[in-house]
Amino acid sequence: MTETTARYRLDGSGPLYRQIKRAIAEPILSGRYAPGTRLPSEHALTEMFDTSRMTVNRALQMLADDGLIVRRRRSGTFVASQVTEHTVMELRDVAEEIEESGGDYGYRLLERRHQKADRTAAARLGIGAGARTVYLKCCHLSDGKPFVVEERFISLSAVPDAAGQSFDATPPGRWLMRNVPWTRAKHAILAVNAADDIAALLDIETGTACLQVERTTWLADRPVTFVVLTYPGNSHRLVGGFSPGA
Amino acid sequence: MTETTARYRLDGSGPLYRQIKRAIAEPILSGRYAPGTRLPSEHALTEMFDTSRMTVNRALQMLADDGLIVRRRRSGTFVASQVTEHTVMELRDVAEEIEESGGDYGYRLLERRHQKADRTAAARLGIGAGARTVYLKCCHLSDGKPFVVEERFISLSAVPDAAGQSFDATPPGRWLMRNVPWTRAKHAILAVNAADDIAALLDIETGTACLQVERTTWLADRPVTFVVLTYPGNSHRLVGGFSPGA
DNA sequence: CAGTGGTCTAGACCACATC
DNA sequence: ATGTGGTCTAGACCACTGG
Repeated sequence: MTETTARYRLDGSGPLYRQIKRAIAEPILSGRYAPGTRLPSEHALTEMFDTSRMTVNRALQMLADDGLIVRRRRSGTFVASQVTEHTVMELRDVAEEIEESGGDYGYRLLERRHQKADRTAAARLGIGAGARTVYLKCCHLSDGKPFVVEERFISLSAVPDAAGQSFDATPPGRWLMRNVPWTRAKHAILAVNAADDIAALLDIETGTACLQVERTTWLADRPVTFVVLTYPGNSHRLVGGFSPGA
Repeated sequence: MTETTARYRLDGSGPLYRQIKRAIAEPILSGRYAPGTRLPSEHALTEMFDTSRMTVNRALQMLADDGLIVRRRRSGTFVASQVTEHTVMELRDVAEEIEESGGDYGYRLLERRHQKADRTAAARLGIGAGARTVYLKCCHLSDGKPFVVEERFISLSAVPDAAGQSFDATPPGRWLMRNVPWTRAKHAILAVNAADDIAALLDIETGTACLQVERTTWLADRPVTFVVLTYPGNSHRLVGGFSPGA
């Protein structure tokens, strides 16, 4: 693998660690360094920028978080092979999302029953297909009109208290947030044509493109809940951003 | 606003700054601290955890990045009001995405012309509706079958070299990556029903739900490019994760 | 003015992976 | 064995802003 023969330049604006981050990111983002190219060591960068190692380290840590570089002990720091572009999407709580957009929040519980996890839920939760869960189906309303349909499984082995909750006034997402800690979440976003039942609930035509957000939540390594939110596609848009150069 | 009367507990596993991060995150994630609750100052936490300020600071910076807390000088550190759940999605380069999934990558340029930005592109790029751009429409193939349709505007004021590129063999995304640096990107994800032309190109039925990923890229504050990728919805899924408790 | 977070320093010891 | 990044320390000065 090649090595950089870098001559980094600072732009003198903002904190030093950000200047260093930008200086190192620029040739990577413009494609001048092939993936796998080795960057100078922290020690070398410390001398090049005439600063302390902690400051260099902070810049490199941020670049590693952003996926632009990979760091390996003893071996060094390298330009990441996949320039996977990350983006950070904000997934707000549904109620807050509605209220922030000026709507009046409403909630309707449609179904609630104890049920063994179906195949999809079991796969997402990483539990056996027969594991005991509470299944919930509900609709969130904005100004009285359907906004999003929620279908959820809550693992009873992780959250036994869910068995005693009716959820007829409190949305399950909110109840979980206030009662159950979690440490890790995974999301998937996909597009589906609205099936008859979803279309009826959302008051749209069957077949309308809908955005589905799936989320699975864990506490340590115990799966807590799996939820699918279905939004009418024409009315919803997830946004995010990414600024490795900042 | 209330103050915490916290008694944080470390779990003794992993780096200290991660232990501190988890210790502070846990009561926030489980909803025990109302939004706006003030956390102890860095100095106080330094004493509580019997460590140095840099270590506490690192944990707090990470929590702020994750959106769990808000930090204000002179005022203090507070539990964030919206527990907006972030998620980090990886948006790979299309060619790498296809090759990684084992497919054989192909590319077909469908249209290329100089064109003033239309209303959507102008709005996304933040430039006047008449600004000069190159408009491109192309299709990326996996094993010879259509995988995703790309429509793109490249700002000629930011990337004059694009005028001289034919793009008939090199996908514009790859060319841009290798030739034009960027510092900031914004993304939007939505669901649409396939229009006739898109359906024909993707070899799906008109009306099939498709996932659209919009991306706008800037270099400093100059808009570089705006692209819309349209994936057949049933075959594509964006995934991401979030682990504030790690 | 004084307390807060923002940044930075010049060291240190350690774990780890390659040599 | 040695060089790399991973972490940590015990200070420091500064910028900002609420009281």
